[in-house]
Amino acid sequence: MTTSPVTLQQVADRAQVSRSAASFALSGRPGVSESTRSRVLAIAAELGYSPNRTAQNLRSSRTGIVAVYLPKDVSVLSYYMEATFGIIDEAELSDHTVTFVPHSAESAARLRADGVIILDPTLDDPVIPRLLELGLPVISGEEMPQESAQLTGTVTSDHAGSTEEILDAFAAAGAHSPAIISPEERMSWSMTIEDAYRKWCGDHGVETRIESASLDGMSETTRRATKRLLESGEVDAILALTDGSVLTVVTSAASHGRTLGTDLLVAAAVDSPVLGYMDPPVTAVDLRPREFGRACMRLLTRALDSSDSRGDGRAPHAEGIQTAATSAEETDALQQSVETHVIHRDSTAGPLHRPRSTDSTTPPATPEERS
Amino acid sequence: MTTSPVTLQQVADRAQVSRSAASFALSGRPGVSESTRSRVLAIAAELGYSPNRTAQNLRSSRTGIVAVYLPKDVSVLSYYMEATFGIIDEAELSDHTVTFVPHSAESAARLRADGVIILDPTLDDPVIPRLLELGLPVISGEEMPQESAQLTGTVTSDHAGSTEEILDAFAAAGAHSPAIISPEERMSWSMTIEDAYRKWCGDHGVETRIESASLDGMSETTRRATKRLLESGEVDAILALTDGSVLTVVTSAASHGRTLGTDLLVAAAVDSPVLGYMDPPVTAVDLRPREFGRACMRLLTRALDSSDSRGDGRAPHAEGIQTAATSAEETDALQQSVETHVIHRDSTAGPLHRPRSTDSTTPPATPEERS
DNA sequence: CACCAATACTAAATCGGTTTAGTGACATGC
DNA sequence: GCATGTCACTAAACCGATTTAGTATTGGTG
Repeated sequence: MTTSPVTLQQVADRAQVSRSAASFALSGRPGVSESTRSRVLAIAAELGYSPNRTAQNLRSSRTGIVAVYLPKDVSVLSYYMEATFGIIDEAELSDHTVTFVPHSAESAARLRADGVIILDPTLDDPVIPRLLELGLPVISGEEMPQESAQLTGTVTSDHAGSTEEILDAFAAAGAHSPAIISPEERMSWSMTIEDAYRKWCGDHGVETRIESASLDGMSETTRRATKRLLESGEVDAILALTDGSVLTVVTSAASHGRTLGTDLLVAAAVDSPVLGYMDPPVTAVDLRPREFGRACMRLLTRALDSSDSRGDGRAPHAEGIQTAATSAEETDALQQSVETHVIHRDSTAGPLHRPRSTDSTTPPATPEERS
Repeated sequence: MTTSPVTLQQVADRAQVSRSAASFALSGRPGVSESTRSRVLAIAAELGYSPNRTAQNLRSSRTGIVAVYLPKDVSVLSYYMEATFGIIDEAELSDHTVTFVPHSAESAARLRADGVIILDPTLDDPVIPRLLELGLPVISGEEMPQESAQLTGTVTSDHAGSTEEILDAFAAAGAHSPAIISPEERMSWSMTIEDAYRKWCGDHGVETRIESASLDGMSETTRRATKRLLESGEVDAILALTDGSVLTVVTSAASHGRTLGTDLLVAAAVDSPVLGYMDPPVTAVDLRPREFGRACMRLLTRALDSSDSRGDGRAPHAEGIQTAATSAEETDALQQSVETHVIHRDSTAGPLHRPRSTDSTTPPATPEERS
C-alpha cells in the first residue's frame, strides 16, 4: 500500500552517478559539474526525493527535536498554546519537531533534544536546573528569575511599559486606587509588573495593594483574593495578571454589587480570547504570544547554527581568545524583545462612578441607569 | 564541557565482547550466556549507557514521533491541552516524542511520524484527508464524522449518557425548557449531543431549541446566540457545548436580568478549570481528558507494535485470507471508550424560579425567596 | 615531455545501533 | 569415527544519509 520513500541511492542510480555525487549536487556543494547538478536535481524532483531526517540526524548527532517547557499547572492560559504554535511555525522552517517536556525531573534528565525553550521560568521549579544541566542551548521566554550561566538567550516583553499604560488608563478613567492580583509563583514577568506597579504608585502618591493568586486557573486562593479586593471600598480598579484571576474578578463583581467599567475598572496583563467577549469586554495586554514563540525559536535556531559551524560539542577544543570574543558577541545578539500593546476595551472605559464604601448590598445597576 | 554519551561499543569493549553480543545481552534476546549478560548489564548501568534513539530509529525505519492534530481555532479549550499531556504521559512509556501537526495541508503531507492522533476530527477539515493518506496508523479521538477506511482506531466518550444526565438534572431542578448551544463545526461529539438532546426532548414532549456558536473561543456568533437564548422568556436552562459559549452565557446572564442557579440553569458539556470557580460554579461533564489522551496513545502503541511484528510496511506481501481475518480482529480491538461523569455544581442546583416571560427587567431573586 | 594542479567524480568511512550469517568448540547419535 | 546439532559468540551487512580520502582525466607550464 504505502510506497516506500525514495532514497538518495535511487536518485543517484537514476542519474548514473555515485551516491556522494548526488549528495553534493543536492546540497549545493562544489565538486560536481553544473550539468550533473541540474540532472540530479531534476531527477530528485521527479522522484519526489526527500532526505531521510533520521539518517541526517544520526550523522550529525542531532535529534531534530526542540523541547518546550511550560510552567506547571497551567491549563487555561491560552498564551502558552499560542506561543507554542509560534515556536512550531518557526521550527518548521528549520525542519525541527517541537515537543513538550513533562513536568518531572527524571524525564527532563533523559530528554533527547537539540535545544530547549523554557516559557515563563518559575523560581524554585525543580525541573529547570535539570534542563540547564543537559548542556543544550536553552532559550528563556521571559527572564530567568535565577541567574544561570548556561543560558543561551532570552526573549522578553515590555511588561513595565504596558503596566504603566494600563495604570495611566485607570487614572484617566477616574480610578484613584488601583490594585493588582499577581500569581504566587515567582516569575520574572509578574515581578516586573509588580515593580512597575509599585513605582507607579510611588510616583502618584497612591498606596499599593497587591493580592496574590495561584497560577493554576482558579483556586480558592484566587477567590479569596478577589473577594478581599471587591469588598474593600477603597479599590476602584484591578489589574489581574492571570487568565484565572481576571475571570474570577469579572464573574464575581456583580454579586458584590460592582459593575465593570462603571464603578470598577478591570484589566488583564495577559490577553486571552475570552476577554474580548466578556460583558463588558475586558481591557488587556496583547503580548503577541505567537510572535513571541517565533522569536524564541529564531534565537534557538541561531544558537544551533552557530554551535555546529564552530566546535560541534564533540570537539570543543576552543581557540583561546577568538572564542571569548565570539561568544560575547553572541550573548549580546541572543537577547530580544517582542513588541506588545494594550487593547483598550470597555472594562476600563470609565468615567468611573465610585462605589459607596463598604456597602456591598447595592443591587447591580440596570442598563437604564445612566448619569 | 558536555561529556559525549556512552555508546554500545564502549560497553562492549569494557565487557570484552563484541558489539552484537552486548546488543543481545541488553535486549534480552537469546544467544548469550547468563554470565555474559549480567556482566554487560552491570557495565551498561555503571557507564550510564542509554541507546541512541536516532540510530535505533534509522535501523527500524521509524521516527519515534507521534503527531497530534487538534481542531483549528481552539486556543481556549483546556481539554485539548490536558488530552495532549495524557498522550505524552503514555508516549513516554514507549519512548515516543509527541508533537503537533500545524494546520496546513502541506505540512501535513510532509509530516514525519510513526502515527497520528486526531482529536475531535471536524467534518470538511482539509488537513484530515492528507493525514489519512500518509499510510500511518491513525487514531481518532471521538468518532470520525466522515467514513474512512484507513482509520486504525477510535476512542470515544459517552456523550449521549452525560447529556441525558444533565437534561434530567435540569428537569429535576425545575426547568422545563432546556436549550443547547452547539459549535458550528461538525464534530462527532457535538452531533452526538445534539441527537441525544433531540431524543430527550422528544421523549419528554419538549420543543428543541438549538443555537450554534463558533468554536474559536468566543465570537460575535456566540454572543448573538447567547443573546437570543437569554432574551427568550421560554428558555430556562442552557447546556453549552464549548468553553467559549458557556463563559459567554455566564458572563452575560446578569445583564439580561438572569441569575444562575435561580432563574436560569447552566451546564457545560466539557469541563474546564474555570467553571468550578465561576460565581456560581457551573455544572459540567468531566470528560477526563488526560485519561482520554492516554487511551488514544495506548491504542496507537498497540497498532505500532502489531505493525512491526507482521509486515513492516516495506514488505507488505499480504497473505491473502489471513490478513483479512487479522485486520478485522484488530479493528474490533482498537475501539475504546473512556468513562466520564457529570460534576454537579450550583448552576444547576435549583429549585428553579422561572422568570416572568418577556420581562427582562425583573430584578434577580434574592437568596431568601424559596418556593 | 614531464610535472603539478584543478576538476569531476567514486570508494569508503562514519554516525550507533540491530540483525543475519558465520565460526569454532563441544556434545550427542548412530 | 563421522555426521549432526547446539551454544556462545564474532564478523559483517544494514538503515540512509554526509564527508573524507582517493583516483582518473584534463589543462597548463617550464
